[in-house]
Amino acid sequence: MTRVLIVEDDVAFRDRYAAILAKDSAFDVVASVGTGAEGMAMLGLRQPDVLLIDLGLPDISGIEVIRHATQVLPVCECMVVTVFGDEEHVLASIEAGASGYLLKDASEESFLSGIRELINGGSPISPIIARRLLRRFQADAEPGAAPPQTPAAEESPDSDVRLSAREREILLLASKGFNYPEMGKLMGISPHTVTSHVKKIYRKLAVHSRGEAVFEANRMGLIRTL
Amino acid sequence: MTRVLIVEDDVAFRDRYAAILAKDSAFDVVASVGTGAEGMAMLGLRQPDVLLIDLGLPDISGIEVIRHATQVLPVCECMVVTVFGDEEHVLASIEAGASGYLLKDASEESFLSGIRELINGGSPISPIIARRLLRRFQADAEPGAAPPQTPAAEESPDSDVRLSAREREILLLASKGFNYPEMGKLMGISPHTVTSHVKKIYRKLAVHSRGEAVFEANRMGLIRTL
DNA sequence: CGTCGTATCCCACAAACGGGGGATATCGGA
DNA sequence: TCCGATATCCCCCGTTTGTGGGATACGACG
Repeated sequence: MTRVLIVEDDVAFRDRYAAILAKDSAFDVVASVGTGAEGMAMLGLRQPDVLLIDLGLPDISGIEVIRHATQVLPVCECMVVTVFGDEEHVLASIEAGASGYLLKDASEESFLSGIRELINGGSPISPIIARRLLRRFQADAEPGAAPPQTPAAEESPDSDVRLSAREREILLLASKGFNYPEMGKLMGISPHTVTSHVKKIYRKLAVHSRGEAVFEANRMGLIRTL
Repeated sequence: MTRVLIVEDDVAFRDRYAAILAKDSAFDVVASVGTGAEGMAMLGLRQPDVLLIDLGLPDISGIEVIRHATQVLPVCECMVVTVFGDEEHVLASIEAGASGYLLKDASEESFLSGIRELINGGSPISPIIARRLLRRFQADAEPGAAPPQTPAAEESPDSDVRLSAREREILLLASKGFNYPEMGKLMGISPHTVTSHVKKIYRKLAVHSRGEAVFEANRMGLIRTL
């Protein structure tokens, strides 16, 4: 019987996890709490085999809980279940000792199979998360000349994403709320052409919507906020 | 139509992959060869979107093929399908440019869904492989202290626009490309409620689309780029 | 006590978007 | 000179968005 501790501030999600786990008699939810402090207390008291941890807790970061767990209860496997898919959160969690990283929109099946993988020594990770990890890994390994820990901070378009002038132009217009016909008129081209450019932009940025495109472009420094 | 190149010396496996892919009309196996040399030749000739590559080839290592592929055909996603799950092979493959890494005992479904994930920008990785990667990450991260945490730069929204916590939350999800149903699920509320919030956000920011909203929110410092 | 702001839920529908094809033309570098 | 990248144009189709309504509940604040 695998003992599971749930640390998640959203009661609905907490209950959902518990309900899913209840369907499998192999799991036993030994505690289900909503704060990091309670979670750390339960780690010692209930000694779970698996820790389901949300990152956005009200009191302290889930990262801290993970770090604490790996120290006081090394046998416990930490599975992050969160809405944050960005590199920062992923890396911080893993460095803190997390062994699994699922997004909250995971299906019930992938959720259960994920936990089973975890206790079997695997690391279930959403493919989109995995891609970010791999990129980071490649970035660390590739540049032989690059120092291992350059705190150069900004100015690094994390990948070699290069947009053409036309593409940047369209991205900027999109960020200002223009639709296809409007952009076409402004640029003197067909709206169809605009869609073509947008499609290519999406592929280059690996996104699937305007909001995401603008966000990523901003993050990568491809467009200026002016 | 996704063009797939198979490089695998075992004829049985080669045929199995081809058979599986044939079941989905979205895939087109443009070539299926048994040596690294042939594989590299086919990369240029057939220009596949996906490279299914075995590591244990008779002539050269699959690693070399991957390295070659990422250089001469960067748009091609490399998926390693092998029996080798050890750290050395995994790391070498990823550093060479692989984006996916499945073990040969993967089921037909996970095989297909893996390739789909791959072309959609994800990185399907067997959980057991992922675990090895994570361990490596943790090993790399341990030596240094814990630098990357809480930048804690407090910005003031230059204008008087104030969003509620709920609204910021939604804006952040929108900036990551989630749609209404997804956001609703993640937040445990109805998609209708999400649209209500979005409408108010738009009014507050005086915008009329996601791209514009993300752009403005970014400019105003309402959401962090992380 | 009333009212405002926030959060929640629901309906309906035109417009826009996202993604899948495919086609032609130009231009610069290999 | 041929090929790749860019830019241009077009079609189709299902999904999503944006926006107009309207409704309930609850805490805050004057």
